[in-house]
Amino acid sequence: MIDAPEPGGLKPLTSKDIARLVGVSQATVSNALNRPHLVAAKTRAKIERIMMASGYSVNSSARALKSGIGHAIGMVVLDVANPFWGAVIKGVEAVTAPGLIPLIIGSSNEDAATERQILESFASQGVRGILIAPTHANLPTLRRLQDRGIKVVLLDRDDPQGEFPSMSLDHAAGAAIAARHLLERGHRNVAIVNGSLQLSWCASRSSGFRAACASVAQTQVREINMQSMTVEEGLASVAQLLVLDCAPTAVFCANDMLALGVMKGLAQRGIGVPGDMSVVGYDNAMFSELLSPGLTTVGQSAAAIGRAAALLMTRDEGAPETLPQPELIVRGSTRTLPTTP
Amino acid sequence: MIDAPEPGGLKPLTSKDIARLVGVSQATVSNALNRPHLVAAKTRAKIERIMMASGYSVNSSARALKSGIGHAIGMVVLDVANPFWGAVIKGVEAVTAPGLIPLIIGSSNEDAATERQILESFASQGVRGILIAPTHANLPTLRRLQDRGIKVVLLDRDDPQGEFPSMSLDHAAGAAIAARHLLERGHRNVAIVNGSLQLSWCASRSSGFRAACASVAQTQVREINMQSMTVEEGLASVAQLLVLDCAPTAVFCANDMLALGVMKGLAQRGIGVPGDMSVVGYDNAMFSELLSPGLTTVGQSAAAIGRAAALLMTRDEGAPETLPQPELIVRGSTRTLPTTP
DNA sequence: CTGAAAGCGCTTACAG
DNA sequence: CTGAAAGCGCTTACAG
Repeated sequence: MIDAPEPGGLKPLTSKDIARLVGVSQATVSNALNRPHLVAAKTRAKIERIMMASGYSVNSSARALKSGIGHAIGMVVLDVANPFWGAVIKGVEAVTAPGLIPLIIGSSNEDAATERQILESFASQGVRGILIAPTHANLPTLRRLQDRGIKVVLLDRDDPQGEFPSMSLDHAAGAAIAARHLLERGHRNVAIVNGSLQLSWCASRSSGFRAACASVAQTQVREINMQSMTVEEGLASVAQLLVLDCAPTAVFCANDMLALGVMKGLAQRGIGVPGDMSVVGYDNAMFSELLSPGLTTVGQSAAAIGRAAALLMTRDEGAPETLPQPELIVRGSTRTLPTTP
Repeated sequence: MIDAPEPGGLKPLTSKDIARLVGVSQATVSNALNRPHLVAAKTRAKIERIMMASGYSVNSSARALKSGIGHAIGMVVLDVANPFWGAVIKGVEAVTAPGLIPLIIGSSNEDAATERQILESFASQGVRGILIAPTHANLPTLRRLQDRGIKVVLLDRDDPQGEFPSMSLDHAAGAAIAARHLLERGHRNVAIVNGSLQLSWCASRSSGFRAACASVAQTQVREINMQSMTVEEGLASVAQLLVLDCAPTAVFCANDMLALGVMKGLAQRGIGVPGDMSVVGYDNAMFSELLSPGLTTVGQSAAAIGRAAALLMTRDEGAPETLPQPELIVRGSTRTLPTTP
């Protein structure tokens, strides 16, 4: 016997060990794993049995090194604590079959530098593809990774030159619906609570909202940009909201997490929703229906976004997926302003 | 020249290329990266400059293969769409510094077979460690991986023989507090809506709740076990809840997602909370405060759990972390039953 | 259908 | 402080 047991941990079995155990060559073991049709059924059965019994698992570092490319895909989400992103991940997993194609998740917390670190880490781990909701700042990095043969798919159509496979998420249209809803209800002084305009999602939601407001005379829009789109930041934004020179009667939050934070902050100060302030969110997160009051929000299907992205990743040629359009879900958090004579 | 540019993608630079560009050996490049004190400052500076300029990134497959072990850690969560788990992940990231130690997330959806697939995938990717809230079914698999030198830390103390580093999460105590709250308010017929008892978290919450109820005469407890602890399953559980022979006046849900689903289901049927049914959750998720009515729930700090787990993973010798005890947060979803004469 | 051999990119003693 | 050489575990032509 050659192998003596290591102190504090057996050395994992290699394909060489399996080969020796079965009495075939290492190449045959590898073939049984990767091109089973090349191996006699009987030999294959024997190899599989021994593999099972010994608990062998292929060393995918070696596999990736040899074959040039790993099989994992990396996904950068803006915020793991936001259930919207959780639902997007589930949509991706629905097509990648969990455990078959490993999905590596990185949470950027909407920070461009963190995002870049995650991308570099993905690259050095040899991922086959990257799924990302892009920050403008890292487009060059993504270009470089794509040149290296990593498939990059954008969870948005924010790609001026059409360099990347991407999908149209019509944030501008969604935000415009929200704006029109508020305008119809008589609001003329409105605020936007948003994340960073570096993010394509935030920028589109802002511009869509503003464009819709611009068509109605006498409408004032102010925007507050927070570092990230979390409940905490939403809560913190209320202090700024209340000292805005336009004295807003309504606030459009770029996602439901911000909206939740805003509602908490308003409640803490005894400001009634929708009596004193109307609130609109975006995403239709799973909790929005049961908030008090129910949150009026723009719904888009997170799972559909995830599925579409995974499909773009998996399929070689893919027409951009058609996704359900965002739609307004009216609940109790918005009210019609009494007309002042 | 040996290298011709590949069709459709430059070949990534290797440390050999960097060495040639700088005019040193490959070993020196490697040393500059991994043991910089061994390299002259001037040489190192030159190497670093060229690396930057050329966008080199180390091939971590090769690194992992050579050095025997990867540096990523894998984490299995029960449900990515549950913001509680998102918060746990954030707690882990707070100590692993995102991008430095890659964190691979797998979502088991509380299915033991999926969990095993994820674990195998982690193993073959050569993770250095695994963070997991254990299913009884996969304890043997975890044992095998630990024998292979992978550090396994359990997000619970469900480890009869103390084989794994773990942390005490006192689910039984938390559930008992919820039970006592209900008992004090006069409830004697109560239901538990839970996940699978294969999960240590669910099993402890069930037994803690039952034990507390057992101390009060005439108390009937019924339990409904759903496939997973999601809003959808909570919603679905209501049908079963309403035909229970004990006609419960209160329901304890093993997490806030289930509770949210139960509240949705009750609302759909016009059953008032807490008028017709009291509801208690577990986790104090970020949305629970603003539900209508506010959800009475057992709070535990997700971020603290994540941090403690990451610390156990990172530190060589680690006494089990002391975590904040779960505590009851009373809100509007529970009421005192009028005493029937 | 099976095996011997080369090589993926890196790190690590070891010699200088 | 620097370099030549071996080898991690795997896959892949190629020969038989």
